[in-house]
Amino acid sequence: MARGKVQMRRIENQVHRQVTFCKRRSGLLKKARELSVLCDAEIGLVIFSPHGKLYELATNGSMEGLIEKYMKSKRCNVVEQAEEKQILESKMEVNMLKNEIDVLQKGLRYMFQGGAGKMTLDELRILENNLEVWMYHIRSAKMDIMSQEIQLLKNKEGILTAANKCLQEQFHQHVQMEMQYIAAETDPDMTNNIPYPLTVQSEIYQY
Amino acid sequence: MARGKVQMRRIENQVHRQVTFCKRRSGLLKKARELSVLCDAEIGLVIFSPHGKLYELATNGSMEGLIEKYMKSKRCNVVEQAEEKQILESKMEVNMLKNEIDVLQKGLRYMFQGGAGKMTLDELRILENNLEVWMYHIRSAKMDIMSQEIQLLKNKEGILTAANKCLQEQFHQHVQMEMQYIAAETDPDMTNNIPYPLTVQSEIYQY
DNA sequence: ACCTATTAATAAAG
DNA sequence: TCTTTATTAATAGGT
Repeated sequence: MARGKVQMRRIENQVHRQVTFCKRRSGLLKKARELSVLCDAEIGLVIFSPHGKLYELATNGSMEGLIEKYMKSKRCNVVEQAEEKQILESKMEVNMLKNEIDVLQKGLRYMFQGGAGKMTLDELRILENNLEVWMYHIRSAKMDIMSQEIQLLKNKEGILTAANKCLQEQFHQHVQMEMQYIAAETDPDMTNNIPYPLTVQSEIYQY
Repeated sequence: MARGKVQMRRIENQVHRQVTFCKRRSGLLKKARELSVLCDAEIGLVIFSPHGKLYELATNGSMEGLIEKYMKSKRCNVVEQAEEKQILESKMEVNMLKNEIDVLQKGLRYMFQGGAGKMTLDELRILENNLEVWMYHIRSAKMDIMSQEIQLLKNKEGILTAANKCLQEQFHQHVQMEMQYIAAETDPDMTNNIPYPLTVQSEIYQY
């Protein structure tokens, strides 16, 4: 605009280019401000020099806000929304997993320390799903061991009962022998004086 | 720049303002392009009309890229970085929790289905920490129940043993009585003919 | 950074 | 909205 037209192409002379950049840059910023003031427009302007230095103008508030407005105006905020969605989903997943673990711990306390029912129905449902399989395996393992002991004791019971029966029979035999060989000198009701019951019912363990 | 200076304030006349906006807007965009071309600068320009309509210019590629470059140039990407960090942390937390649950499940299979040792040392360590508490409670509960049954059976054993002893004593008494009252007609070794042992050792369950 | 000749932008009107 | 035109604003090249 002065002393000869300029060709609209990159200025090769390094010094000229730098000077022109400086002048036109300030001119551009000025015109941007003027447009903003005169016409009540909101303007954002960023200029990177060839060397990467940043010059900027945001007529209303901050560049951040302007960029956000720009994003909203176009649909580039899709990216941002996706990110936020991702964060939200991650947080929800974390919370769900934490909750599940919490429920498991709480449930174990509840079931095995006799804690009063402080669990919600949902918590109990989650707990049930998780514990079902686990408990099965734990039960199996414990049962295997305990059953062996119980079987052993029952065997003992059988043996002792049989021994008792044998002794009783022998006792009766001898009582009868006594009664045959001796007159009425001995007590005929002695057979009823056995001081303990000869059979005991199991009340807890049912097969 | 023509027919009288303009006051640098908002143009009140609605029509004038609109016209000026149109003219100066195109002028601004032109000057921005010129600066970009002449001086090899990268320029981003967004203009919102008073009614919110968007006009934009990004001399290099897209506005997205320019905004990103702007973010990087300043440190506004702190926000973005924080968000990414958050996402990353959330994902890591999720993975850790999932892993923990995985280990628990795997460990239970390993312990109760006799699976060969496919677990790593770390997995076993985590499992150990988790199962220690849980197993304690499970064991307590099971032991309570089983111990009751075993105690009951042992009581039975005691009762039967006592009954046996009683019967044996009575048997011996009668044998002696027989021997006193009768000569040698009866078998003197009959006491040794009990067909079962009278005591049984427990081999599995130890208190 | 300043000067200034010269060009570019544009306000007002059509 | 486009053109014209008078006038101002911007600025290239030199200092």
